[in-house]
Amino acid sequence: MFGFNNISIDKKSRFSFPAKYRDAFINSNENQIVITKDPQYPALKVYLGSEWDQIATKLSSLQGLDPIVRNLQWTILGNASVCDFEPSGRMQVLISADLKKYAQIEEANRICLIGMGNKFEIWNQENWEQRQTGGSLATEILDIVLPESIKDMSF
Amino acid sequence: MFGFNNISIDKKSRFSFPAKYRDAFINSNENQIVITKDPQYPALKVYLGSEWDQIATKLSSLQGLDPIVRNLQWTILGNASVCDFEPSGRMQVLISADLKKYAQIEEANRICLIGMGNKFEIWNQENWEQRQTGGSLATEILDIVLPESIKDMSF
DNA sequence: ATAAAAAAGTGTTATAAAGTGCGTTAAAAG
DNA sequence: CTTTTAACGCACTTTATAACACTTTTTTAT
Repeated sequence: MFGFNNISIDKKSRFSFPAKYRDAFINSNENQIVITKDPQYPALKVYLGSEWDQIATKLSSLQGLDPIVRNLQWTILGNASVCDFEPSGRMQVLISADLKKYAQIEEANRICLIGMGNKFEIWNQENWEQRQTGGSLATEILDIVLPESIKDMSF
Repeated sequence: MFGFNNISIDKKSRFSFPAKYRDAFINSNENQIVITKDPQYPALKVYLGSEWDQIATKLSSLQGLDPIVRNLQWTILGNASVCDFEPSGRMQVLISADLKKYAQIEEANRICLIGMGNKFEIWNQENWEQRQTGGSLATEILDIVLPESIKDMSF
């Protein structure tokens, strides 16, 4: 599931996945979607249920006394919103007020939904454009020094 | 599959592969084509489905907390458009508005399709000519310093 | 504590825009 | 001249989204 999509959010903060992804969702037999915070950028990550289970299991088993690990656990696990999801239906998902705020899409009625293979990212349009054209975002955290336990994980 | 082709895009932004490539497509048994951004030039890359699967698998498994890797993932994976493709039919493919914009072929009704063996490139005609005659393009990004994890990949 | 009101969440429908398929015409090749 | 290929135009289908209606939950007031 790849590619860029500029889509709308309705007044109740719902968006629908573009129809082109329907077959992939049906084939992967998913009925849950998890949205959470991106640990580096003001953006959201969207995982399929099975993918999420793996990440959550791995991440929650790590040594929480390491402050970087603890932070990642807080950010990723502590903000996850699990949504029931019908691949054969409307493929609609609600974004919570907190997550909207984090991704700075509070008043916007459009978002960028970026398909990255087995996951998606959700961006406020201006932030996405800035990022793509090389501008830097104030809230970035780029100088993380990763502990060994995380180096082989991909979020 | 090699060579230069100047071909048309119709009002709905579709182009057809020249008939000379039909046998090669049939032999390679492909039924999907993927178009995405070229990470260095204002041009598009066109991959066969199987070739794409390899690139995408490799690239999405890399550590996304590294900002250079993340950028490549965004550019290549996040802009990929997967198209169903019938080698025995019209071999028509749609180019999305975003990709057209990136390759600066928004209003153009002609493009250059360059066969590079197992992939193609799509260029705006003026950009292609400039490049061939040695001129440099404003949007080029040539000073990327690649992390080790990517050095052995070819896009 | 209860009822009313407001807000939040869920679902349906209608319509315009985007995408697809296919026949016809025009151009190029053999 | 015949055959193949490329380009164009039209009709049909699918998709996205805004508007509306209904249900559930939360808040507020009595």
